[in-house]
Amino acid sequence: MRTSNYLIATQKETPADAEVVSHQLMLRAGLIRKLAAGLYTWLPLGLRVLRKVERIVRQEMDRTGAQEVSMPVVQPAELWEESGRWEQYGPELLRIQDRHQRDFCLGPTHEEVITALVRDEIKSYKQLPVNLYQIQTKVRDEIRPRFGIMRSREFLMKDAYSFHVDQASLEETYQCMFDAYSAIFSRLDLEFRPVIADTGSIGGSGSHEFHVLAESGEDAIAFSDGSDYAANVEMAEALAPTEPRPAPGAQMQRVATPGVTSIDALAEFLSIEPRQSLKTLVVNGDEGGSLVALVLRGDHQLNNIKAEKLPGVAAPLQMADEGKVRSACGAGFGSLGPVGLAIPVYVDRAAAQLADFACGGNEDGWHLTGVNWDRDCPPGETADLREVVAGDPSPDGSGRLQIKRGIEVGHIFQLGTKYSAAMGAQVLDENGKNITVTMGCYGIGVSRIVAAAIEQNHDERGIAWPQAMAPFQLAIVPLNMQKSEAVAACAEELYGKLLDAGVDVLLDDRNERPGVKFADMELIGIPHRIVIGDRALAENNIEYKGRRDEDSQLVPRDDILDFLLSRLG
RNA sequence: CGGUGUGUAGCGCAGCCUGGUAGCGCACUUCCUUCGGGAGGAAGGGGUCGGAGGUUCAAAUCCUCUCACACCGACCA
Repeated sequence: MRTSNYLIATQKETPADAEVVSHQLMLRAGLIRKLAAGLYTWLPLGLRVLRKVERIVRQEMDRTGAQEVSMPVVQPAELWEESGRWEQYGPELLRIQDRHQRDFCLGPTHEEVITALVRDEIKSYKQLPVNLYQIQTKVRDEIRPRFGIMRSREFLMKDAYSFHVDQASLEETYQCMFDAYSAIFSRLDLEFRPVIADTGSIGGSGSHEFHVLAESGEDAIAFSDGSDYAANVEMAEALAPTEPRPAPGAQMQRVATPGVTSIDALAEFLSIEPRQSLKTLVVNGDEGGSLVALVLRGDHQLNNIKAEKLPGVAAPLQMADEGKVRSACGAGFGSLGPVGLAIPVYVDRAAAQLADFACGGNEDGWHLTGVNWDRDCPPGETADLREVVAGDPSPDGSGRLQIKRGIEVGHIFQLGTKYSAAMGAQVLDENGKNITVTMGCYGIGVSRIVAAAIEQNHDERGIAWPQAMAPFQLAIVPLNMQKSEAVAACAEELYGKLLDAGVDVLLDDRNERPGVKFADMELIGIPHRIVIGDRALAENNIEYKGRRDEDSQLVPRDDILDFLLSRLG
C-alpha cells in the first residue's frame, strides 16, 4: 500500500473527550472516528488491525473444529420471550419495531437464535457435540459507553455455542476452548490471565474470564503469589480468620455521635481504627418489602455478587430505601448496627471475628462502643460478604492475594440447560428417548482486544503494535523521493520485492518532510521501519529501526531483503 | 438514573462576566523557498456560535426551555 492514496488520518492534538490512552491513540492515529456516544466508524487503518485479530481468532476456532455461521443482528421478540429474557434483560437490550409494529431487538448475544437453530436442525445424539461460532457486530445499549471502543454500544464479538449430550462432553469442549483462547491471546502477544469468573444466575461451576492486564482495566483480579489461583475479585472468597475471637474486654456503652454518619467520621470521632468498627448495610429482601441487614468490618467493602446469592436477598442487589430502613430499624443510614436489630442479619466472617467493636446504635446520632457478639447481640448468620483485599490468604490455601486490574477480552461459560430447556432443544439418545441438550458458550471481544493491545503496547510517540496485529508489518520511508531518482528507484524496487514476498508493507511516498513521516509511522505503530536516503545510499546502506528500538542500524543494501524477511518471521 | 461540566470551522481553543455584525493555532487549497525528526513566507477557502423561544434598536454574549456530549457516582450507612 502507498500512503499517497491511503487514508492516513493522523492528528497532532488529542481530542478533548478521550480519557484513556488507547482511546486517545486510536483517534490520533486515525483508526476510528466517533459517530455518536459509543458508536464508532473504523477507518481503513483501524479496520486492518481489527481484521488481523479476527483472522487469528477464526484460525484458532477453526482449528478446534468449530464451524462458522452468521446469524442476523435483528432478532424477533418471540425468541426472547421463549427464553424469558425479553423481560429479564433490561434496558441494555435495544428494542425496535418493524413497520407492522412487531417487536424485535438488536442482538446483544445469540443464545436464543442459535438454540432455536439447533432445536430445528439437530435431532440425534449422533450429530453431537457441535460447536458453532460467528464473528459479528453485537449491540448493547450500555448505561454508560466509555473509553472509546473499549465499552461501546456496537462492537465486534466472536461468539461460539456448543451443544452436548452430557456434562462430560461439555467439559471436554470447554477445556478445548480454554486452550484455544490461551493460544489466541498468546499469538496476539498480549499479557493475559484466565481467571475464575462469576456464573451469574445460571449457577454451575464452569466459567473463566480472560483478562488482558492493564492499569485502566475496569475489573479487578485477585492472584495468589503462591499458586496459580486467579479469580475476578467478585468471585474470590475471603476465608474465615483462623484465630479464635478474642474474649470481651470492654463494657458496651452508648455514645452520642451527632452528625457522625460514616465509618471514617466515626473512627475519627472515637479515635479508633475503622477495622475496629462495624458497618451495617440494608438491602432489599427477596419478598416484597422485606429487608436484610449485611454487617461488615468498617474497613471492608461489600461484594455485591456474594451478597445477592444469599438466601433471602433480592437479586440483583438493591440498597434499601432510607425511609423503609428508618421505620424497620429506628434509624437512618449512618446510625445502624446489629444490636437489637429486628430484621434478618448476615455477618461477614471478618466482622464476626471482632471483639469490643463500635457500631451504630439504631438511633440517629448514637453509636455503641465496646460491643461484643453473643454477650450484647446475637451473632446472626455468618457468611462471606466482603471484597477480598491485597494480602488476604489465597482461597486455595497457598500464598497471599495480590490485586491487579484487567480488561475482560474473553469469557467462557458452561451454560448447562438454561436455554435448551426453556426453548425445548432436545435430541434422541441411543435409547430413542428425548434428552435436553447441554450447552456451553464462549465469547471474545474482538474490537476490545484492539484497545486492550494499545493499553499494553504504547509509548509517548504512539502505538507499538504486537507484530501479529499491526496494520502493516513494515514501513518504507524514502527521503526526498520526489527529487532523488536513486532513492525513488531503490524504494520502488524494495517495495515490489517485499510485496512479492507477501509482506504487508506500507510505502510512504507522500511528498512530506522526513519528520512528518517518522512521526506518523511511529504514531500508527508499524513494528518495522526502513529509511532510504541519499546519504546512506551513497554508501550502499539502508537504515533499519524497530518500533521499540532505541537506535537505528545500517544494513548493506544487498542484504536488506534477507535481513527484513528474517526479522518479520 | 443522580451529580458536575462542556457545546464557537475537521481538531485544539479564545471571545461570553461588561450585548455592537466572529477570532487564534493546527489541518486544508494555490504559489515560492526549504527537505534526516511534526519547515518558512505570501495569498486563500471554510462557522446561520448545538437547537427553539424570549428580552433588546442590536444576542455567540442576558433569560427560559430543549438536545447532544463528556467525566464522576450508582460500594451508601
